[in-house]
Amino acid sequence: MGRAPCCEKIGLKKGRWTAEEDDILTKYIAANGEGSWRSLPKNAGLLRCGKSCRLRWINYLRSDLKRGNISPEEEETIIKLHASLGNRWSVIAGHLSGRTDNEIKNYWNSHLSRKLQNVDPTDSNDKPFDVDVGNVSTKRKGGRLSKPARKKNKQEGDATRKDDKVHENHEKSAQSEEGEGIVIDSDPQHTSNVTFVQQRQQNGVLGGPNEELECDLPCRGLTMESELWAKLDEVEAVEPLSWADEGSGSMSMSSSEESGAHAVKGVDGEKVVALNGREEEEEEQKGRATIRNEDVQWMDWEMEDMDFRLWDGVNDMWPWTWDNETGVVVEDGGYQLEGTLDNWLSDGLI
DNA sequence: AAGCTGACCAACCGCACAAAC
DNA sequence: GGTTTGTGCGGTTGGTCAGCT
Repeated sequence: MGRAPCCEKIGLKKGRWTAEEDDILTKYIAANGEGSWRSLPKNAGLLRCGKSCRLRWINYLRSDLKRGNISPEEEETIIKLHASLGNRWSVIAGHLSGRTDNEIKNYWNSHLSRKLQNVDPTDSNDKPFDVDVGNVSTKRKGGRLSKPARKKNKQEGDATRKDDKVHENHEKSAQSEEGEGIVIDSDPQHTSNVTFVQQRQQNGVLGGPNEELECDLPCRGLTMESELWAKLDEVEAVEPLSWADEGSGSMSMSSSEESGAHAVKGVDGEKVVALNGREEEEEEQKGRATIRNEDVQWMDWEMEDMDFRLWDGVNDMWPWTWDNETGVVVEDGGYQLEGTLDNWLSDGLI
């Protein structure tokens, strides 16, 4: 059975909201509160769909919204959260005060995804944020450059620019948007996850929901998840794997209880690797990585569990910081733990 | 100056899910 | 248990703006 339309669409207005409509909606909600979106347009006297009213209120009219450019700090947070959570914009927005999912989604699609795409991790000479990398054969015919590209043009000295006022405004705009908060690190030693993703793509095994890890480009501070992916990669080197259910796009992993084996499973239950305790010890003696149960348990592709573990009880927006030398530094209220991911997991603090 | 083009972003659309009936 | 309703989410669209030729 199909869902009924959210409202009777005939005769309803679409497109941009006028100031008058905004005023009506704002006053109505101030008097009657949020909710009952389906009946709201009729009661308020708006020729709009209820969903449209809800969207307008949530994204633009709420008093607690923060307008203006995304700060460098916010941008860095978005990148980190997206690396862990994927396109779960509402969850990401929940950790950015005053920002909406729509705003973050738009910002990601128009700014960040392109920025990250244009960083070639294998080329340390590549300039981050350089637009049109890889399109050298296609001569640009027109159109507005992205803000980073305009900044770059400015830095290279555009003697032909005629309008100094516009030029100055663009410089200000670019500076305010980019600031110094986000550091794109072109150092190859910090690009293991990128390499890993590329390898997985080449091997045709990128089928899990963390294809979004592609965006986990060499920003300083790899996520825990990418670290775990790297561990998986090492295990694959020990025993080549193929994910159990590539086609579904919903491959998951779980630990096996049988015989104390440590296993990775696909959604259809097919075991793709299993190491019992002895094998694990042997592999570790050979200096090879293995996956332990606690590691596997922690890998929750649905991310719900991860959300709780990361955020529950932690008021700070991002509960840890990374140190490239020592590993992860965790700060969570009463304790501080320094050490590697292994320490963190085995100490059971997550 | 005009047309073309890409960037940006507000808004729409369809789907999923939970609650109510 | 099946259906309806309300709400939220993420993907996509299309209008507007501004730089380029």
